[in-house]
Amino acid sequence: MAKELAKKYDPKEVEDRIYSSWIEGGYFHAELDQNKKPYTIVIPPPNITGQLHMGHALDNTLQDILIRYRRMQGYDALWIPGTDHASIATEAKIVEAMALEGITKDDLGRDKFLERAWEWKEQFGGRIIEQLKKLGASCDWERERFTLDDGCSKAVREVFVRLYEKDLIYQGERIINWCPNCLTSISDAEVEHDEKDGSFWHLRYPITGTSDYIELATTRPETMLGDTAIAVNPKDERYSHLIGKTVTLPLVDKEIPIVADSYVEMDFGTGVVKITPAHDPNDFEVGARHNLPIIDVMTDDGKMNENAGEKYCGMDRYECRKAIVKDLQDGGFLVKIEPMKHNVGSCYRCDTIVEPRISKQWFVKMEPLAKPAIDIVKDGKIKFVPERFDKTYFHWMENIKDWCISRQLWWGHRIPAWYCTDCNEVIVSREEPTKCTKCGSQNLAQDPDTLDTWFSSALWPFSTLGWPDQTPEILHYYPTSTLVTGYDIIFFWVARMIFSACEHTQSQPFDTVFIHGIVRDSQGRKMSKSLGNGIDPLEVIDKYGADALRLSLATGNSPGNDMRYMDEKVEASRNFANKLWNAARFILMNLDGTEKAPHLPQNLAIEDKWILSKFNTITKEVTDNLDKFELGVAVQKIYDFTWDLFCDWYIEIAKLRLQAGGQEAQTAKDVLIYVMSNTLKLLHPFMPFITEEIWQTLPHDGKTIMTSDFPEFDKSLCFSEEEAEFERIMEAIRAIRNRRAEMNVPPSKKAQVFIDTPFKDTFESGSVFVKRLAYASEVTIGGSLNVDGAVRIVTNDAKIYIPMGELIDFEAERARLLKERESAQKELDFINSKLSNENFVSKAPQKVVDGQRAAATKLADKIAMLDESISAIG
RNA sequence: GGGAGCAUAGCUCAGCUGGGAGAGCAUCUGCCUUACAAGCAGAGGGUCACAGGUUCGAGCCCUGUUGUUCCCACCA
Repeated sequence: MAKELAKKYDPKEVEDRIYSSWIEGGYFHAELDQNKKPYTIVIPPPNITGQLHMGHALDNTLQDILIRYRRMQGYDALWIPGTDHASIATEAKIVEAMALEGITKDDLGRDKFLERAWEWKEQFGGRIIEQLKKLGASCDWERERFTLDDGCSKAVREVFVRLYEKDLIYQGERIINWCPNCLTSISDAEVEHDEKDGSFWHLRYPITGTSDYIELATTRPETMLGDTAIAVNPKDERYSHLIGKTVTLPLVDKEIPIVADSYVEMDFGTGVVKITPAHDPNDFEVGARHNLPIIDVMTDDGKMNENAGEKYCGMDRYECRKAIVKDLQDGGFLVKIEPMKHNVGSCYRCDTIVEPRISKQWFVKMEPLAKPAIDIVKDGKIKFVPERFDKTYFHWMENIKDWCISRQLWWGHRIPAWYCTDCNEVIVSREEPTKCTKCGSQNLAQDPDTLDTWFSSALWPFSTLGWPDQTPEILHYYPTSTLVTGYDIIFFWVARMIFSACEHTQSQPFDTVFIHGIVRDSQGRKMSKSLGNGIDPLEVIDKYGADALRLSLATGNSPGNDMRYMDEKVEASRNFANKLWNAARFILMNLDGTEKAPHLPQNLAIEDKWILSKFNTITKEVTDNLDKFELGVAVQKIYDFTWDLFCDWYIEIAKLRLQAGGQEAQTAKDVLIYVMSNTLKLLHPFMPFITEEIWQTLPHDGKTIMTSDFPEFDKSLCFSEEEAEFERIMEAIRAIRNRRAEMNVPPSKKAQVFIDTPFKDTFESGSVFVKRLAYASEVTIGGSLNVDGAVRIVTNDAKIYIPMGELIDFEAERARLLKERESAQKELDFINSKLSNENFVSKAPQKVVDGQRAAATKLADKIAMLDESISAIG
């Protein structure tokens, strides 16, 4: 006996053991090989604060499928793993932990804080990596990177300095998005806009020196404390007489001018806008045009500051809003409150409403960088899959604004800029300067800020390969091949990698961006912490196995589209794994342990040729699908082949020869082993664990399925004749089963079967199959049989008689045959109408026309046979 | 205000460059046929959102409509 397998597949028993064996074998490691074509993927680095969620599971399953596929195809396949330092998220986590101990960042100081952060990273930062391993990810762990490691930090400094030297990085006072909870600036991309119910407060400001008022409306009354003007449209005749006059700012009791600016829309609101240059990007610009003072009325944590006046100073911004509204009302300045929906921006990390705020920050000048990044996609050097996402990309790139990159955080890449405290010179340098380049002073202070996390992620495809050094890795593996990510981070990451690569490596960072959607819950809702509807992939793996989860994530969805997670789907995948397992058990049961590695025997029977030919066809199709990133379609084909063709037909039929023994059994075993192990190979990228486990127990060459050759289309395995012949038999079997099922005849009740057919040879050789699979006690083949008093079945190629004695209701039989005849006739008429259409015959492809002609002939034959049967039945 | 996706069986979704609709689950019927009941053999169920158009031929291409989801955008 050969090795035995347990009756049910138990992933828990298998997965960790297999994964360890892969690690021990070093199979994930890419040994740079100049003779092989490289295929490279860089992982979207998960945050060190992260826990594996379904999004990761999907993203990494797809990457693992691609990398395993290419590895088996003989590419020098490298999948670089790593993690992201996630400045805001990590810092928040540390601060939170410190708060429990009653200490703040400032208590600790920068160095001590960073020490603590690194400790945290060492302790917990690797957690998600371990979770990826549970999924089966075949990353080259020897090359694991971290966005804050020495190499990546070097790349970051290099890029910063280069951009600064090219004037593409500058420092400036601008309105930025400020998160009062994270206590840092964030970029435009990090602000999420939501339409919320708000109010439109109509206020009236007294016109100085008169008893008149001017009415305006605002959604944020508390900012009035920082108003330094009101503006009207220069063409607005209602107000033209007021331009140049002043109003008295209520509550503050300060005179501010009425200015004219075309930014103001005449038909919106009252056509009058209060101008708060410190708290609104538009107002800031209006302020700049009119030389208005800028008064920031808030603190870092979203409270009112001393500029807001004694009464409001220290109040939370929303508390202040209420107070202001009340005070305005009391003072007679509130005209009305109108309900209004408007867009509110909130921090994508903590959901706090961001405060637009004037601040001195570092920016990347985007326009010059965007141009080449647009061209490289337009030129087709980078392709989005699916293609439509290039529109998203172009739209963003073409309307891009400068990127605020400085963050008021400590955990991250510190900005390599130093200020001379004597002469205020700014020194940007790769190395820490010892003295001022202008005045020679040694009193230098480094900029306290760090860089946006995405600044380092933007360099990931090349910083992980050793850039800026010209390492062998970067020469061989770069540009990388496929980038796999969700559409939700095209702006954050993909776009920035593209322009960074164009600028710094004069190349695209990757050839293809393979975009997937979001995994939603079973009701189609986004999985989120607040809803508590998240599904933990590790729990799913624990219950159903990693292969089942992977198969579920890869099946039945198409690139770029969202999908729903459903237990039922994973169950179906688990069932498939079990099916595979049992097919293997069956084969092993029939082996004695002396069998050689998979090979094709000499005397192939018709059923062998049929299954080999089918296998060959799907090999080609699957390869094509994978090359086009149609992973779901590919795996569906393997699934169908395995279950429907191999298990339900071929194995059943192979039993005949296996039971007969001798040379025939040997041939059957050889083909079983051959098809099974090659099917496992096709399936391996999708279901790595079970395929490895089974492959190892079957006769095999080599140490692991992981590095075996991916099956290739083989012309010598096209047996179209045999395929067609075998399908005639299958049709007959199906027809008989069908009839029996309709008559509720149990399989145990065997019946004699007579087959009347012009394809005598085929059916003679196939009669054993009919006997076994169609529950026949005996099968008689003839060229012109006529059996009275039998159930009559007509296929395209045969008339079949089954004497069923008293079970037969001849009236019903007749009715059924007539019905069949009618539908066949209808079908034939339809085909004939096409064939008699001059345009169809002349314009449709020959192949299609021929196909229709063949179908017509078959139908005509079938109708003739039906007619005979009907008249015979009386 | 722009842009995109989706609308196919009761449910969840496939359907590649146009050649007469598929899967899983669910439902119904019959089977413990010694690999597998997480299984086997069958069955039912769809005007492919609607209206036009292109074509010999449209679920697929074009136009419009409706519903729905999402992204982008500084109308206070």
